Amino acid sequence: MIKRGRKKGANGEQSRALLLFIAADEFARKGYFETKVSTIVHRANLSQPTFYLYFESKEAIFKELVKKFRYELFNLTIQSRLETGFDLNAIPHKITQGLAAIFRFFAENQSLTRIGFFLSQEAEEIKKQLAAQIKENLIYEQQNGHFHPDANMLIIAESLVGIIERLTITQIFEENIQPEILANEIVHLLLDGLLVKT
Amino acid sequence: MIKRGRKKGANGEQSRALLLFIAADEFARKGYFETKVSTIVHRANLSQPTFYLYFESKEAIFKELVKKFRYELFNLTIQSRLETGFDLNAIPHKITQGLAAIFRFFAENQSLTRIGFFLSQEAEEIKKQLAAQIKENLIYEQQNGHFHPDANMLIIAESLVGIIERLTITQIFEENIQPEILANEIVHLLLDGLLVKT
Amino acid sequence: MIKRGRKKGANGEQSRALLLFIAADEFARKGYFETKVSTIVHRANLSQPTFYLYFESKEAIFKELVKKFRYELFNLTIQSRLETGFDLNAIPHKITQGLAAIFRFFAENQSLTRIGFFLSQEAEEIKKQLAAQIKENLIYEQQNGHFHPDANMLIIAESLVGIIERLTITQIFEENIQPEILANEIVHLLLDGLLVKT
Amino acid sequence: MIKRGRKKGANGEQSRALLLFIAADEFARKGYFETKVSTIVHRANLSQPTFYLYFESKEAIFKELVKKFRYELFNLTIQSRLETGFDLNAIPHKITQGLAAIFRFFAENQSLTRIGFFLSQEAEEIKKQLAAQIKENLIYEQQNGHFHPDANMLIIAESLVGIIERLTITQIFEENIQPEILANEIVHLLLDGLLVKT
DNA sequence: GATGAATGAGAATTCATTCAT
DNA sequence: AATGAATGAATTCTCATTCAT
Repeated sequence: MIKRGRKKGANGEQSRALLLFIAADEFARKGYFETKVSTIVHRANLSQPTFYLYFESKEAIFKELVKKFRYELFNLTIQSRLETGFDLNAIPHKITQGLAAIFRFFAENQSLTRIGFFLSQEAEEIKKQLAAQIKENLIYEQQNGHFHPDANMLIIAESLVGIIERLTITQIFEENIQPEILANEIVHLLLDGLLVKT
Repeated sequence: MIKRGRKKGANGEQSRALLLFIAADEFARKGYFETKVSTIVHRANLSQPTFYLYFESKEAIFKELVKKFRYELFNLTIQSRLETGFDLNAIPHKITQGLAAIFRFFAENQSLTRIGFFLSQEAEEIKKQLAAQIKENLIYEQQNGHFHPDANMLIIAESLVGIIERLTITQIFEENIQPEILANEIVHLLLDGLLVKT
Repeated sequence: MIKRGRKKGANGEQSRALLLFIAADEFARKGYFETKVSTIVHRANLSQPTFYLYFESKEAIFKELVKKFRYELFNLTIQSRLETGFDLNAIPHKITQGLAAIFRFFAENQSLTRIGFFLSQEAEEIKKQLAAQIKENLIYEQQNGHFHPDANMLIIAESLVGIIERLTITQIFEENIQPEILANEIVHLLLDGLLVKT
Repeated sequence: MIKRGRKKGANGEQSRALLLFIAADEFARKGYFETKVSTIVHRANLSQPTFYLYFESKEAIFKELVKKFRYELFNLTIQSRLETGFDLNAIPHKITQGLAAIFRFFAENQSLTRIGFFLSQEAEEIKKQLAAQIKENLIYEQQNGHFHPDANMLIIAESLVGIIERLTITQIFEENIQPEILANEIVHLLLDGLLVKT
């Protein structure tokens, strides 16, 4: 029988992680304001003070989740860059790979993605950063003569972010399609366009 | 002497419209939960009970704004369809016009757009509807042989919605670029793609 | 029968004053921390939100009371100064009057005095101010040759404040003795001393 | 390897004394309610349960400190009485010595004095006791014809306590003046008065 | 048409205190 | 002798909403 003051086998790190996990789920599902600390701790079978043992405040735990998302997304894109190959014909493939990686990451981290990429105030900033990075890459290829010289790369980069955003929600989260296939489709669209060439 | 209980020259419709206008601004700026009824009425120089004279609840006024957005957006797209010409060469132009119209509408109704297209719970549904409609149009053209026969029109329609979404925020709301030019850029990208054709 | 939303004959100023009055009583009796907003509103037959309708916070209402005390005490001492007569023989009498006025004020404003003069953080500052003022007066008389030239007026002024403080609690608040008589006794002691002159 | 559950070189009495010391400092500095058990143990590099190993509760440790103050102050005054000489001319000197002893004690035990003489609920009682004792002494001298026969010794005793109280805070704690000199000044004032004798 | 005055219901947060080890 | 982990019980404060006039 479990008595007060101590959960049998209780372990701090574990409780913290559990709270973090449940909080992510709650935030993702209901948004910041409709997520109640009371619900989180209830689901974790803990009491409210315990929550404050591990997190400064409701805002703090939310921010921690956003930070985590940012950090992991950042790692992902860094890594993507390092994998750069040298085969020029591989450009589309490379882009596809990068996109697919993002989709995979989003798919595997739905709650976190919802929080960091859609709910948080920093979402806008994060997207802006992502767009800036994509733009750099696009301009690089453009200067190498692979892309139309008069395409507005800012617009295109932002468009790609919009595409990612929307398809993440409608396809990835819904598991309607596999990340790689989706990435491929998009790259094809953006590179070749819709028109039938004559 | 001013009679109690009646603002000089006060007029019901006017008060209602004022509240609606301020509410739209507040919601757009701060989101649903951080918008306070007290702030709205304060800005309108009215009292809280007056608010409830015209609206059932905070949620009701929000929903009314969403509804308004939906209605006007619907009208716009209906009209867009009606303007359909028959000149086949005009397809790109027609699409551009439709897009530009949406951007113009969003630009002219920022608060409403933020509420209906980004903040509301129905936003998802609205976007889905928009995507569905776009998809119809695309498939029509595809069947007429103007677009690649194996392009996944669902994905492309959703992508276009994502593009609209993102560019509305980064370009239209910021007034960085004119609706028509932006629409043109996008259509060009989607139809022709990025690659330099040899 | 009284229903929700409106107290019969309710009047804002009245409610505010009532809360202020009860709060003063509670603070005086139990100190800042053991005074609960819930108790105050309960005694006032009002609800907690009503409290926040009139006061920013528990701290705010406390500060308001301290301010009130300070303000009224300040007025009192100002007035005391203006009543200065010119009859030199009247010095002891004048001092006695001033003291008596303070005692009377404290007697008539027990709660406020307890709050401002004893409980508040500003109490120390208020006493310091009072001492400084007394010191000025004493030095003036000293320079006119009425008091011992080598008496340390800072010490004496502080002593007088200490005397006031203590006798307020043990005599004035307990209503053991009349302000005027008490003042007289003190002045006599301080001017003539205890020793029997031979 | 350090055994769990035991600080190297830890010693019960030592930990207890440390907690007591830090608690005294905290209470003196911040008052009862703003002193947190968590802060005390943190400063002592101990855990909360350890606190409860040595003290029943927060209130208990506070009371213990008050008791300690009372006890030591009591010892002091007892001793003062025992040192009574027989030289009648020495009365002022004797009083001065007693006062100086109190001031010295307060100076050397600031935290304890703040707690017992100013913060605690018993402070009032302690002062009352001190006043009663002083009153006895004064009456004794009065009956021996050394003091004015119609001086109200209750008032004078309370006044002296007030003087002690105030000067302890403004002079002794601030180390503005030496206990002996301060005591001398006060005795001089009370015995001889301020007026220039003609 | 309008409001002064008021509140029910809840939310986050704090802190002294306690077990099991 | 000591503590990691946890909590009961408050407490302040907020906000949408409602009467009576």
